[in-house]
Amino acid sequence: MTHRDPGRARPAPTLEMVAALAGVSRATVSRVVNDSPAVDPQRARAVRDAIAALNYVPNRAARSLASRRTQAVTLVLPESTSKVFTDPFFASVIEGIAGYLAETEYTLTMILSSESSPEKTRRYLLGGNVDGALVVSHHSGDNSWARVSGSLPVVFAGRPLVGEAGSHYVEVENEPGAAAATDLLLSRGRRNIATIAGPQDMPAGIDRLAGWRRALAGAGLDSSRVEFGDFTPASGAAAMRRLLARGAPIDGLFVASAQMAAGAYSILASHSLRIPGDVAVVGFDDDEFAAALTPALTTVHHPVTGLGARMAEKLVALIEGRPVERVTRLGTSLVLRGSA
Amino acid sequence: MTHRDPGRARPAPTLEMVAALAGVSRATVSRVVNDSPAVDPQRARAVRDAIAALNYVPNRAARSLASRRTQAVTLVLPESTSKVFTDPFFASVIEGIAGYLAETEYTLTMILSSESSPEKTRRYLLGGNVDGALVVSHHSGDNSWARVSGSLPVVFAGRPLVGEAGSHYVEVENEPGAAAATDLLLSRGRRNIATIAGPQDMPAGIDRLAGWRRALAGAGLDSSRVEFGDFTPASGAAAMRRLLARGAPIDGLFVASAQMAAGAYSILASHSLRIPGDVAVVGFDDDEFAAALTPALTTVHHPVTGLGARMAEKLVALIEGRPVERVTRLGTSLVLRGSA
DNA sequence: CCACCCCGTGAGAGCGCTCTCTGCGGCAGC
DNA sequence: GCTGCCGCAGAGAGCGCTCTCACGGGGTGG
Repeated sequence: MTHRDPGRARPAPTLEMVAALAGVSRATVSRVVNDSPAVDPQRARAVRDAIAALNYVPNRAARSLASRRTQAVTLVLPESTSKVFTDPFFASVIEGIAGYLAETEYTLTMILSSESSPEKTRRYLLGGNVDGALVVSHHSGDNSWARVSGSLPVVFAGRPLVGEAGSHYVEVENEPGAAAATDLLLSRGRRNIATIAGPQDMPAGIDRLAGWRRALAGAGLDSSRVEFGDFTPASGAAAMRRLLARGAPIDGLFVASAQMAAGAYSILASHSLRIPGDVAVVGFDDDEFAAALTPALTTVHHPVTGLGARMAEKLVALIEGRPVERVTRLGTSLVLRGSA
Repeated sequence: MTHRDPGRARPAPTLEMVAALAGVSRATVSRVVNDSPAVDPQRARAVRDAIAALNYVPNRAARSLASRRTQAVTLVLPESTSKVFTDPFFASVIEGIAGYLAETEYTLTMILSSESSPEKTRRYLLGGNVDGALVVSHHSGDNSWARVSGSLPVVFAGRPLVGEAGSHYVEVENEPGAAAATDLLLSRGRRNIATIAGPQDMPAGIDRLAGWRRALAGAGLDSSRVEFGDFTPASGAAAMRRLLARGAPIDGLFVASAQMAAGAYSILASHSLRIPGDVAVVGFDDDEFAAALTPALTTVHHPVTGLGARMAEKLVALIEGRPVERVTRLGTSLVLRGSA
């Protein structure tokens, strides 16, 4: 505001300056700022006035240095970056996380465990940069987490498949959701029900397939019509193609993701199969893809944003030493639209 | 590793400890860590060995406190959170940013300017929490940036519409891209070319419409077939419906986003109009939507991830006082697929 | 052969905050 | 009336790092 690089931030007011203005000691101002134990109400007011007058904002670095806490949590995103980001699922989870944290004093940082080597990620996490981590790494495989989660609060999105016994996580009830979807198909009178399942190295893939199987078993029906995809539209199309190539009749289809359903749609269309007339389709994920399809996809809705929010909530509780349930499960619901 | 909360990070090694082990002073270790001015090579080696032996990682907070820099930049995301996240555009931009920053010493934090009040955002930015900000706020309207960008390096995604004279930004060449798309339609012999344009309060909406207009004007054709959407599939469908309701013939269509094209597709289908037979369609954005449509969308590809990366690059340069061009423009290319 | 540099190094003063510990009143208890 | 507390405030010691400054020693020039 005066000298300094023109336009560069003026020297920020410090605790010291607030203390001087309010006529108290630094310690007292600190107490007020952290609204800790009783401070004389009158002095507290004076301090608050001074803070307002100076437009004081505590310096995060100094606070963190002194308190040995960072007030920051990080979101660790998986190896396969590009896929991650274009998946609406991740986007919504992030939204939920950011939304929850915005209400707290915590700051959200993001790291991609791909770009940085695994080791770099580990160093970042253990290097005192953050108070906790949120992991949205879908795939199992990497067990680098075992070493980290012992030393730092970590919350996973989805049930971790490997090791990680005792780890905290939030998951969607994939299996019941998939079963409900399949039951819907059954209630529509479909009996030749196929599924396009997700990758079998992640819970969402495994559990949704299991739900489909259970529903079919319950009805005493054949559950051999399975093809797998990786949740992308292209893989959904390929799986659909394989399903049709089998030659067995199909009048109902449960697809483990809306994106794969989009792929399946185009193949069904090219085979002149009508939805839902010839094949009734139910998907999973209630995202843009689901709504944009024609006919709009009847699908299993799950609270993705909520998942992110609950993860963040759990992590903060963990960091602050509050009691937390180790596992949180989020229910699903069926959204009826045109495809089944 | 010893006492302390079981499993909690052992007391991290400090500069001091490294110095002791290497038999040099703190200052020297600091020099090595920051690979600054000549340090005796032999000592440097000793220091590096000590660092490795102790698995030392500099404490970010302490460094930031002492150097008055935070080594962190923040990504400010717009008000309308949910829309932001499900838009593949944002996802890719973020990916680009995170990818670039992963190669640097900078950390990425995210704040949602919605959840937090504008004032809270401002305080965060000016409160010495970050060295710079990246703004991906699409819409114009909010001029809160004028106050911030004077005091903190800020880089915008896309040309800011309001005030902000002299602000730094990275943008895609929307206008030429749109013109090229329209030219393609012309080269296919189409003459009754309509467009579904984006919101006219953001550059992407404005410029893409302008490009379409210019191409049509160049060919001496009518450019009255315009309807607007907000880049979402639903709005694309609505716009398409309005376009058809006009009754004027349409044999070519330029859609300002792939998502809107998805919406338009479904309406064209329900009117039994074939793509590209009856109506040739060219979109903008080469995302999942574009590829998943049937027929796959011929579209204008633009380097979205690159946009993010360049923004981050520019911001870091700005922060470090290196010379930067104020504006970076990224070219587009046409991706020929089935729809035109 | 001496003055002068310059390079590499260490000492030490902070950066802004937290937190323990001490101190000082005033009130209850004996 | 004296001791013992308790409640609230201030002093002061760091947290781990950066950075300025001064210093020592070897090389160069006069």
